Amino acid sequence: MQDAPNRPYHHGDLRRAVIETALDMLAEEKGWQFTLREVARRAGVSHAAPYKHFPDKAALLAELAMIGFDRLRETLSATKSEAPKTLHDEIAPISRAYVAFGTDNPALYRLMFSAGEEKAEGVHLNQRALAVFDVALEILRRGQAAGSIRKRPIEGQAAAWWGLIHGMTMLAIDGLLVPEKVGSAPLDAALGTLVEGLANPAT
Amino acid sequence: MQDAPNRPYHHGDLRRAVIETALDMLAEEKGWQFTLREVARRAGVSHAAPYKHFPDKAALLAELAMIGFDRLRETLSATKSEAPKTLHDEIAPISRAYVAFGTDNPALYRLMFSAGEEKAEGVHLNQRALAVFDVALEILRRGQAAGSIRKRPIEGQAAAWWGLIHGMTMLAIDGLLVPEKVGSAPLDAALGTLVEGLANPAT
DNA sequence: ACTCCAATGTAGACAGGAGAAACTTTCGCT
DNA sequence: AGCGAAAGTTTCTCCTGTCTACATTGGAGT
Repeated sequence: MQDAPNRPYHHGDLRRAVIETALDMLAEEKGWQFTLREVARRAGVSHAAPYKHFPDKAALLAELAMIGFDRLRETLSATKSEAPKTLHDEIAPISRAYVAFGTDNPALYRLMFSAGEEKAEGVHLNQRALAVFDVALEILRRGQAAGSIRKRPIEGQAAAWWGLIHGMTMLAIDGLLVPEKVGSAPLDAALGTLVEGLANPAT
Repeated sequence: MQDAPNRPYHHGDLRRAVIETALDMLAEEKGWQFTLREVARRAGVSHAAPYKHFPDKAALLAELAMIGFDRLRETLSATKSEAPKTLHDEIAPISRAYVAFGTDNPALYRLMFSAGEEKAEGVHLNQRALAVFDVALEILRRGQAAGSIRKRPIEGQAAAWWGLIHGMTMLAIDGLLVPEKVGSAPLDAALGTLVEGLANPAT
């Protein structure tokens, strides 16, 4: 730890720094297989220092995943559909924002849905994930109240939205949406089909 | 390696045995984080023996993922919808079979969509994945030819199917389809919405 | 202002995994 | 029989996660 000879013994805000560094590394790589020691190295502290702030690596991963869910939720909440004349106008922007978040942060998005396997932390993690779902659920609920969405249970229809968007995001990250197989604009096509399925035929 | 004192020096079919053992371990655990050495131990060989058959761990993982895709494709191909009177009858069985495959083999299914990040093996892997997609694509194509599916590009509509089913499978594996949030039968609901979106309104 | 403690860092050790190298045993062929 | 290569084994190196013992220092209480 002799990089900056005049760096103080105590970092001051190592917890934050570790998280920042880890997020940076997630942004650089495709997989989330970074090592805790590398994070410590980049943060300029000893390899054991992070253990003063996280009980183990899984805890850091869980923390990162939670941050990811929070950011995604904020992103979706901040996405407002302007001039929502049709149901498609209502749903498409938030859906595109969701998929874009995933393709822009592939390693983080993957981690968000992989860190839950570990322990009881998965419960908290799932709460954050479901908070993301709530954003879409609320929009759809309003759409149904306005009469543009079918009168089926809105939870089930929202589940269809989440499944479709989550699935498309994952497939996109995995490079499986190749134009030869799936057409040139698979997300547009899928959104079109989804909207037809949600739309109230009575109107 | 003194378990069975009269075991021959050469295993005879270690490649197969390693794959079998790894698949067994995949079936036991939720994550796919098994160690190569543990596989070797279970197979009763030294920890270096598997390297005679796989260049590295990633190669074994890729092989397992390919097997997974092949099994899934076979499962779907073997799922025939009996008495397909409606479009729903046509699509629901294969969709349910897909999701069931995922929830029955969560670790394997996860691995299938995680092993591709590594190298150029991802290309072969994606081919196998797309072969799964082809099964559904063909069914939908026939449905469109029969007039029960909208006259939009079938690739895009098939993409919607894959996205939705893959997404629901992943969410189910992650335990995110909690009834309080998403209703008691989210897959049924999502399939209902999907079928409405695919169905040709002219008929 | 001074002291002392708990929080925060560091160094070092340990177990265990991936993978490479060098050696050994056997299989299959001639 | 004999030999080359395939398939296993042992051993070694490097690295990681995590634990323990020790060092430093900011800050609360006097």
